[in-house]
Amino acid sequence: MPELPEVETIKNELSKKIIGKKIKDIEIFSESSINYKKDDFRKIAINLSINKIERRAKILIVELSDHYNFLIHLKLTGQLIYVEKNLEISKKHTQIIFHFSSGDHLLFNDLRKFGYVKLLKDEELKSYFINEKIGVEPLEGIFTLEKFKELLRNKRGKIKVALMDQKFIAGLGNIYSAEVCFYAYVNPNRIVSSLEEKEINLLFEGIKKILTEAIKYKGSSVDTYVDIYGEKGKFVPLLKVYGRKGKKCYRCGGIIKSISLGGRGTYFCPQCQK
DNA sequence: CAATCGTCCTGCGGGC
DNA sequence: TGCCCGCAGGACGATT
Repeated sequence: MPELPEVETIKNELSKKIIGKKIKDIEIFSESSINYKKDDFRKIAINLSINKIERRAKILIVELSDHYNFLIHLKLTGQLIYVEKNLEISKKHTQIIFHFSSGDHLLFNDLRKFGYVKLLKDEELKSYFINEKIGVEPLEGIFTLEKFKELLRNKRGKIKVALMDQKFIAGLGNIYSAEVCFYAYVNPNRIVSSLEEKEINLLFEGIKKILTEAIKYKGSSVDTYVDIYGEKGKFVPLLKVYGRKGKKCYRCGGIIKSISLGGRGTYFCPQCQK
């Protein structure tokens, strides 16, 4: 499941490959993955070219010519796969194929079909982000310790649920929010208002460090995540709690436990996360 | 008002 | 071995 580090990786790699290229044709196999009727989507997007690629939360924004944009969410099993010209296209759960004039291709694969590629005009994109009220970008300068404290003061409920809330902080999902709690020695069940100053400091530090490190390793390949070359991310071996149910805690030797929290599988060490 | 549930979808693992 | 059942999960809307 692509979270901030995975989407950031895709953004970086894709920027090197498709900026300046023109969309020559689009094949659409799943109409539920787009926000128009198949033919209308094609009619609008064909002949547009790629100007720039940005990321906001876990969303990829591909800025096109003519004041259009693709807004892409990979959700759980979405993949963007870049195929160099003259190479064979191997389709696996492929919902959309973008063919560029250069002869290269971009595949949008999605096993569970929760993801989407929406075609939005500039003003629709703008109002989309106003309406969705997406939270602060954790790796940007605006996200300071003071800002984090202020956000926490106004937040109720459990810390891990809060970290996963996209309207609170953008981009943390199930994997990294569990890792951040572990980093800070904080039990994911803890109520936000009960957190002590030093725990808040560690949570803040953990968010910055873990996300930065995960980007360096091109993300975590849990589920079906791969980068645009089909390569797996290399961060999974560096995960401290996620997916380690029943195994020994690297830090204290306790047994990692898995519980359901906010409807999500949540991993933590009951011995050192208090 | 926080917490939980249903929805979308499909592969996979457990049970028998 | 093979079939069936149910679970997982991001985000959103509805309900408790």
